[in-house]
Amino acid sequence: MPADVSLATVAAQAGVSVSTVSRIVNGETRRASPATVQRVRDAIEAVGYRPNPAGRALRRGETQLVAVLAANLDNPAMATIASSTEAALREAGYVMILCDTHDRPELQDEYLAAMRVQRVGGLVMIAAVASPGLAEMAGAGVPMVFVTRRNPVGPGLFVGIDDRAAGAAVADRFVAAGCRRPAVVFPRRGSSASRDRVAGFVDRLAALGVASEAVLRGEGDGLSHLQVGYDGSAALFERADRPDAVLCVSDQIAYGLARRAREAGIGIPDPCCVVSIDGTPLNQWVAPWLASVRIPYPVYGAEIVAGLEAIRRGEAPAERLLPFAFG
Amino acid sequence: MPADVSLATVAAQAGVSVSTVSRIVNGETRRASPATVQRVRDAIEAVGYRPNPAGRALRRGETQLVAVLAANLDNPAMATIASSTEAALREAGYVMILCDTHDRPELQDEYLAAMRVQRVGGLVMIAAVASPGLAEMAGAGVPMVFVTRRNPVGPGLFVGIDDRAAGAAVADRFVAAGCRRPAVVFPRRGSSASRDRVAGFVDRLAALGVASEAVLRGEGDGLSHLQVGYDGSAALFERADRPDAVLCVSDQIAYGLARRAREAGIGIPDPCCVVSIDGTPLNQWVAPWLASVRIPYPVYGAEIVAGLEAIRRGEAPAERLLPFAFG
DNA sequence: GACGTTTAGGCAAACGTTTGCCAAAACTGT
DNA sequence: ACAGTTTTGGCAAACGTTTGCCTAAACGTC
Repeated sequence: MPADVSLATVAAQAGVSVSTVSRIVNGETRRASPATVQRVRDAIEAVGYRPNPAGRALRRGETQLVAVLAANLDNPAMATIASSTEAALREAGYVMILCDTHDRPELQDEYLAAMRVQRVGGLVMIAAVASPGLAEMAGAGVPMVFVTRRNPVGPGLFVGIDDRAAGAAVADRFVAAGCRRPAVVFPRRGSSASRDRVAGFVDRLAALGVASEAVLRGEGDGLSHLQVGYDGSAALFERADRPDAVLCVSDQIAYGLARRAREAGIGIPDPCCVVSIDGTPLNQWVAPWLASVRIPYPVYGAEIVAGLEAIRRGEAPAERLLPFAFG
Repeated sequence: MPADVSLATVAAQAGVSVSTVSRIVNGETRRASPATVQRVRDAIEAVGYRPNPAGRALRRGETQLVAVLAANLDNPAMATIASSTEAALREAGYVMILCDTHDRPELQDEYLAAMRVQRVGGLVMIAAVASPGLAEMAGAGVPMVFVTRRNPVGPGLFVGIDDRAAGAAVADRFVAAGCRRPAVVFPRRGSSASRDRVAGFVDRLAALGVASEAVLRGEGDGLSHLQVGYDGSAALFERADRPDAVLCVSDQIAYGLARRAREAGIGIPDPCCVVSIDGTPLNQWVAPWLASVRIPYPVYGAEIVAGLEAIRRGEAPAERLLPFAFG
């Protein structure tokens, strides 16, 4: 119904100038008498005024748009993060632009350039990959937060878990359960997150008396963690001394491993128990045999938006590590 | 680097007026001599000009933004559609805004209003729910396409599959396989898509000699199809005359049913085979026992964008039904 | 050479918002 | 009553783009 209602419409209705309306809309109420403020508020209500983002963006040089660049939206964990981020952004009055970079640096750069031109008010990088444009972007003054993977080309606010600690927690559990032959499956060209989980796992095992060489490692290639798990676990199950406990650094890797185990006729969790790091709710339905370190993805969104606003307020970008737990 | 390069920058560089640059940028080359066109193109290249979306939006009254409103992004099928839509939109020069309505009419309306104010160039409704704002929006002249669920409050371009035919295809298969006691599990408060799949299934069975009353029906409540499948199949498996073939109208419902079957100690596919409609790639990994009618979600994006542009060109909104197949 | 037509390109207004600056009017204290 | 201050609010410019209209110059025709 309110086809084209602008500040001018409200101003005419209330019998004041556009300046006054603008100021009141933006909360600058000290510049008008209480009576005028009320009159303008009523007029806004009456004509159904909503600020035009284009006019605002043009004048302010910044929009209420926040871009989320995710490496792979087919990965349910990232989709969940995107989803919770969307809710938190809306809550805070932003609008989410979502881009899928497919883990490709050129595409990420293309998006970064496009988002810069769009004058987005913030940038959320879910599993960013190193690229020339990324470094350049950091200098452009747009608030940026890195999720799951740290900024590969510099500093920056990070939202995620303590990946080393998560890996270590799994090591603790394996040792407590009396496992003799632990293994870990992870992507060969992995992110900082994957590497840290593996390192935390191996280091803790070493501290508990399991030599690093004794820990079997299965590496897989490709963007799909399902495939990584399938390929990476192949060699593991062909050995004579098969592992009796495997850490998969993501749920999807565990799914891939499960398929391999099925084909190899190996039972889970007996004789080989599997633990993954992610713990998305789907596990309970399709993989009841899978134990997990649960990452609280649903609260990532709020944390990300809080981080964005902290940067905007000029606070130093601190790390935001979230709690994880077995679940 | 190009902090604030506008038409004026290019104009100065090329020694022409902004009007001329603007026209050339927009392909109106007949209004300038070939020499000038080249000079301007060089200048654009030299200063790295990119049109400012805010200025453009203000003037044109429309942005290059397209909003995708999805009912539930936690549903992998919708996430996949969103993902493929994103790629197709980018290809066509649009930028995707993604909103999760959580299947709630008020939230959908809130988003619709916000997107109208944003002056989006198009609206993609994935599983739209009936709401007051939806009807209103159709009259606003914004190109709209409905995906998976038809517009519940009026006409509109639809992208999806022939749901009745998909249901019927499953009926054919069950009868061909000699199943005696078919069943179907679906959401109680379902969409047009769910209802059509069920209707196609039941009608075809009737045509093939299985009376409608003989078809067991399991209905479940809630937003999560996982829960729908779990709840909806409970009664089915408690009966003395258990079904020997079940159609689940979505993959997630099948996952839910599988959990129930597991708990009830009933094997799949023997003695009870299960077919779902969706056929997302994850099935092969986590549910190898599940046969599916595969819906080509990855091509939805291109079809959606094509539909949007057809509307923009003023073509009559025709239905866009995509092929499905057992996979 | 006079006249009409095409070509090439500039001027300026408009889109809606924000904000620095200015000007009345209303107060204050003496 | 008067000077000084605060309150209240308007004017106008600016952000970058598009487009209707205008004007020269170049071209063509007789």
